[in-house]
Amino acid sequence: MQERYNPKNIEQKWQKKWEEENVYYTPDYSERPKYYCLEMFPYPSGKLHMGHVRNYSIGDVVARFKTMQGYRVLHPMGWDAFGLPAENAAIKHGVHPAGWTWDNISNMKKQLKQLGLSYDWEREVATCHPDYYRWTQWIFLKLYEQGKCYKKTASVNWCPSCGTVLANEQVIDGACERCDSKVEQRQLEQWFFRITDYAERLLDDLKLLEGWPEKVKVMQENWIGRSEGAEIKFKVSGLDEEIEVFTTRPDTIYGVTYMVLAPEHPLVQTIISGTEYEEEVAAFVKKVRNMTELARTTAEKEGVFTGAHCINPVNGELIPILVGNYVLLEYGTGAVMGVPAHDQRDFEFATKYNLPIRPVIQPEGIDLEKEGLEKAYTGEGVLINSGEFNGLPNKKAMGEIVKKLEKNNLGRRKVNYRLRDWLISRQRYWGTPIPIVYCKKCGTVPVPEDQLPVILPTDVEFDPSGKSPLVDNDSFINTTCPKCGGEAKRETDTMDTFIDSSWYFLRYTSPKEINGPWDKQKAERWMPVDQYIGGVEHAILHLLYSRFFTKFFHDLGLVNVREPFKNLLTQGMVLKDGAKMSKSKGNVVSPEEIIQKYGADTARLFILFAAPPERDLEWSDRGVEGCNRFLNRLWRLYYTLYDEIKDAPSLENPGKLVGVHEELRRITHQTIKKVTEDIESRFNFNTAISAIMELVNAVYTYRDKVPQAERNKSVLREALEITVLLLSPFAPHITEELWQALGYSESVHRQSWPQYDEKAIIEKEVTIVVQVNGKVRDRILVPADISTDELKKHALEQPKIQKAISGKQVVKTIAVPGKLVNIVVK
RNA sequence: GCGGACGUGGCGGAACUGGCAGACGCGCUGGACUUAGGAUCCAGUGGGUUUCCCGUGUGGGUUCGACUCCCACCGUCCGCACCA
Repeated sequence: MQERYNPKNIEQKWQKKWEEENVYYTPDYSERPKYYCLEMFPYPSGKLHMGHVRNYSIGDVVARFKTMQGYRVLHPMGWDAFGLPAENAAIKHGVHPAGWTWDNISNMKKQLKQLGLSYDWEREVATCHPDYYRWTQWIFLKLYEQGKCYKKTASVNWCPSCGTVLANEQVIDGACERCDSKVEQRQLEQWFFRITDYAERLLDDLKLLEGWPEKVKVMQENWIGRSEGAEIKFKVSGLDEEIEVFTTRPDTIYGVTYMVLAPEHPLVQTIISGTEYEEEVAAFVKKVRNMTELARTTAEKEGVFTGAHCINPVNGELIPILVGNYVLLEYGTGAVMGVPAHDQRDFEFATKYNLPIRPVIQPEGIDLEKEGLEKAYTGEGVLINSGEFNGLPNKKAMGEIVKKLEKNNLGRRKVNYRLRDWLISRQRYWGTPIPIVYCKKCGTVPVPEDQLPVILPTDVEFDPSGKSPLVDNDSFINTTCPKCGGEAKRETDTMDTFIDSSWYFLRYTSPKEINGPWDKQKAERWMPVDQYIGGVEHAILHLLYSRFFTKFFHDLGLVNVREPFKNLLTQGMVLKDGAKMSKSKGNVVSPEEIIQKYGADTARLFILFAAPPERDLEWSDRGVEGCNRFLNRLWRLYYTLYDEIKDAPSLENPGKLVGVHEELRRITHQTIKKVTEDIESRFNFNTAISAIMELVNAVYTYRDKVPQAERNKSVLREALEITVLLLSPFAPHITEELWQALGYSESVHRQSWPQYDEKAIIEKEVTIVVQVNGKVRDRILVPADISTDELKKHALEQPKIQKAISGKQVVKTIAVPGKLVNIVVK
C-alpha cells in the first residue's frame, strides 16, 4: 500500500479499469428488481459546471447505493443537443452547429468520466442524431394523426432589423438579443400541440405523484389553473351577433355595467366598421397589438368605447361595449363582463372611465349602496338588485342563475384552464425538422413514416442576421408531395427543443431500437423512472411536457404507465458568495480545476456534504479542503493499520466482545444503520457523510487508546471494511483502491450493501438527562433496560437533584425510558 | 397582490415522532512534533456578571418539557403575476 493518498493516479487507474471491464453495463433482463435512476440530461454547452457536478453526484450515489442493495439499476446519460447556443456559435465563430455540438459532447463526456460516474455509456443518446430525431418526428406524426397537433396564426416575436422571428429566450427586456432593436409582435402561422386536451388529467394525476415535492405540484397546479364558472352569451344590440364571456362569478351578473373585448377579438371590427368610433378604436387596437407581452402586462389598464351595446341576458339592460388592453384573447372567450362592484380590476377600470358601479352582493351588517365602495367587495353575501334572485346567498345564486341561463340557452356551466396549447414551431435551424410538406394541390401533407427521418441538411450558410438558413436552402425546401408526387415545399420551421427532451427517458430503455421510438417490452420493464433528479427550474415546462407525452403514449398503448417520474428530487443551486455562479459576476469555480487539484472524490464528497440536496449550496474552498483532509485521514488510518488488518480473520462470537472492542463494533453497526436510513429515506447525504466521519474518528480513537497488542484485529478490520463500503457510493475511487488493498479482487461497487447486526447496536448503558422543571440538572448512566420506577428513584437520589429540589414539593415526575427524567416541583 | 419555502454559533449545517440545542465540517485559540509549516497530531471553542444565568428572527400561547405544535408580526429567497 502506498504511504500517501494520490487521487490522480488512483482515479485514472480505476476509471480505465471500470471502462475496460464494463462494470456499469446494464442488462435488460435479470432476476433482480429494477430501479431506474435518472438525472436530467445536459445541454452540451461545452463545459461542465458545478450545478452538473451536484446533479450527477447525487444521482450517482443513488444509483450505486441501489445497485449495492441488489437492484438492477438503469443509470443512463445523454445530450439535449439541439438548441440556440450552437446556432449562435455558428454565426459568431463560423463553426457548424453540428461540429460545435459534437465537440462539446465529447469534451463533456470526458469530464463526466473524470467524475467517476456509473453510467452505462452504451445507452447514450443525443437528440440531434438522426437516429433520435427520426423518432421525435415520428411522435409529431402520431400527434398529427390523432388531432393533437394543428396550425394556427399566433403572435410571435419579430425583430425588424434581423428580419426574423425570435424565440422567447432571445428577447431580452423587449429587445433582440443580437442587435438590440425593439422586438415587435407579428401574426404568423405556427404549429401547436393540444396539451389543453390533457389539462384535466395533468391536474388530477398530480395526486398520484406522492414522491414529488409539494412545491412542484403546486406550481404545476397553478400553471394549469383550473377555474370553474360559466360561459354566458350577450346579444349585440342591433346586430345579429353574440358576445360570449367566461366568468367565475355568474352570481354577479346583475351587476354588469359594461363589456370589454380583447383588442384581437374578431367582433371588434364588425361592431365598429362604418361608425364614427372606427378610427379611434382601430388606432387603439393597433397600438396594443404592437406591444410585447411584457409591455402589455405591465401597462396601465386602458380602454376605448366602441359605440356599440350589448344586452344583459338576465334583465335586458343595454350595456356599453369597450375594447381593453388587459383582456386576453387566449384566455376564456376573449371577452369580459365588467362587474366593478365585485371585482377589483373592474372597479379600477370603471372608476377611471366613470362607468357605473352597482353592488349586487350585500355582506352582512354593511349597506354597500348607502355607504358606497372604496374598492370592490369580493366576499360573500346575499343578492340585491338581482330581480328574482334577491335575498339568495351568493354561493347558492351561482347555481340558480346558471340553471336559468342554461334553460334559456343563454349560457352554461364551464371549466376553464389557464394552460394554453403548446406552441412548438421555432424559426430556427438547429432543431428537429417538422415532417410536413406543403403541396399546391394537396395542401398540408405529413411526411409518411417510412420516409423519416427528414434530415436536417448540413450544407447550409449562416446569415449574420440570425435568419434560419433552411429558409433559403433550395435542396431542402423543394421536394415532391408524398400524396400526388407533384411539386411541394417543406416546412422550414423546426421543433421546440422541449419536445426532444419530453421522451428521452423512454429512449434510454432501448436506445438502439430501429423499429420504433423504443421497444415496448423493454420500456415496460424499466418504466417508470424511480428517481428523477434535476434543477427546480424545470418544475413546470419540462416536467409538464414529459407528463403530457407520457399520457399521450399511454393512450396509444405505447407505454403502460400514466406518469413518467415516480419520485422527483429538485436539487438546489450552487452559490458562491451568496449568488448563483455566473461569468458576469466572476464567481465561477470550475469543476475541472477542483478535480485537477483535489480529485473527483473530494469534489463529490464536498458537494454532497456541504448541504442537503434540495437546498442551495454555498461553495467554500475551505470546505473542499476539509473533505480532502478527511480522505487523507482515511487513507492514513488504513496505511498505519494495514499490517494489522490485512490478514485478520473474520470475527467469531461477536456477542463475547466487551469494553472498547464492543463499543467500536457498536459504533460500526450504528453507522451502517444511520447511513442506510439517511440515504434511503431522506437523501440526506450530508448527515450520512458526517456519520462516516464519526466512524473514522472512532477508529482513530480506538487505535490511539488501545495498545497494539490488545487490539481486536477482527473488529478493527470489520470497522475499516464497513467504512469503505459505506463511503463507496460517495467516493468511488479511493474506496475501490482501499478495498483492493484489503485483499479483494472483485470491485467494491459489486459488493452488497452492509447489513447491521441488531444485537451489536444495542447499548447496554444509557445516559439519562435529569431535569428539574424542564432544566437539565444532572446526567446519570443507567442500564438500558432499567424500569421506569427504578429510573425515577435513581434520579431522585442524585445529590445535585436533591439540592435542586430541597424545600420544594414534588408535584410529579415524568420518565421517558432511554431519554430523560423530569421532576416537576413547586 | 397571490402561492410556496426558509430564519439555529464567526461560517456551511445537525437535532428524524415535542425530550441533552449546536452532531459533522470550516474557521479561530493554545499546545506537541519540526530547520520550517499553509503538513500532521492533541486540547479547547454559543454568550455572560461562571455554585449560576441567558440563548434557535420578534411577541404571545399550548405542554411537565417547544428549534420542533398553534396565533400574530418582522425579515430573506423563490415561483406566478391583469387568467375575468
